[in-house]
Amino acid sequence: MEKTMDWEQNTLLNELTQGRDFTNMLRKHLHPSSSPETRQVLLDKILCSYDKALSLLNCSGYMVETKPRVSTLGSPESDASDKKDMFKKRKTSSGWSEQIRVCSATSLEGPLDDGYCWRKYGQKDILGSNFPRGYYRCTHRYSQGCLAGKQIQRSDEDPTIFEVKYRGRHTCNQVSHLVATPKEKGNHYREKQQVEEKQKQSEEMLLSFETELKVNTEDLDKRENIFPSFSFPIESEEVQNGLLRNSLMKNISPAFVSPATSESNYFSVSAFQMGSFDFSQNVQTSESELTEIISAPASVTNSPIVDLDISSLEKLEFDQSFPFDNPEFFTNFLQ
DNA sequence: TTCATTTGACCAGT
DNA sequence: ACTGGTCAAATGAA
Repeated sequence: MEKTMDWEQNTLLNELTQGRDFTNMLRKHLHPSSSPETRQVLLDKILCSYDKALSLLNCSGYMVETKPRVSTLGSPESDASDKKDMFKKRKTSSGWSEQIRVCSATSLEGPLDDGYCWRKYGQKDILGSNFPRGYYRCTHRYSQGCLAGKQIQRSDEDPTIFEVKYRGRHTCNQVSHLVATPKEKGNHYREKQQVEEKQKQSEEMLLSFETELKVNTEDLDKRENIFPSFSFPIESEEVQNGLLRNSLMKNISPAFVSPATSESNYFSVSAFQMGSFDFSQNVQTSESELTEIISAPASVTNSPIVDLDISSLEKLEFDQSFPFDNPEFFTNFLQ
């Protein structure tokens, strides 16, 4: 525990130091002869350092005001006490997100891959539950200071369903897991080709996903806790008019096209695989809290028609460089 | 040899 | 005292 605290403080210190260094560099580049791109990059890095530092503090249970605070005059004593309280022991069992229920198509295997690399650090029998709860943290916790974590527990009512809770945000570089997942170690060239191929398929699927998805923004806001960077920035007329959709339907199996029910609180998303993790989902909002249900009917995921493995989709989801805002992407795609 | 998982022990909160 | 969350040594897999 002490070790963890030291590590967190070191990481925090590193982030802040890095931020200061980048700020200094930015100051040097304020000269008009310096390129705006460089300034932008430095600015991004500074913001990234701030984000990570704040995330470290928040995820560690230290309440951090994100709004700038006007310093009060006088009372240095109170400042000192604030500092003292700042690193008090975190509360346990706080900060876990709402539960997600994941149905594994292979039933006996767990919901293995949600796109991130997780490392199991514990398992616990839970009172009143038939199945133990597994505790996972991001693989990049120590290498990149990513404090995201999750719990997985098999449901009592339906053992094929896994209840997953997430905590914290991923601040790690998500590209790294794209290249170096355990499955993909080894033949790099071939794997790279496969990844590229899958990525191409994923782009198609993602568009299908977008066209099928009818969700109000409130739901999206809530889901941000779990998949923080998950968004669909496209709002093109082509999509709305169904042109893009029709185009997509030529290439994509009808099995992916499930009707979205607009009148209920459910929305349905076409079934597809995310690696070994079946990620078709039905999402339902309850009165008190948002409960997310992610389920994958085996009949669909095991369909011989639907044999697309788009394990790299999650990579796209979090890839900010994905050319949503590039009209050429869609033009090329439609041809 | 390295890295991930397992599992009993430990700790903090209630 | 009980429980959930985490640690870390032991173990296993690649």
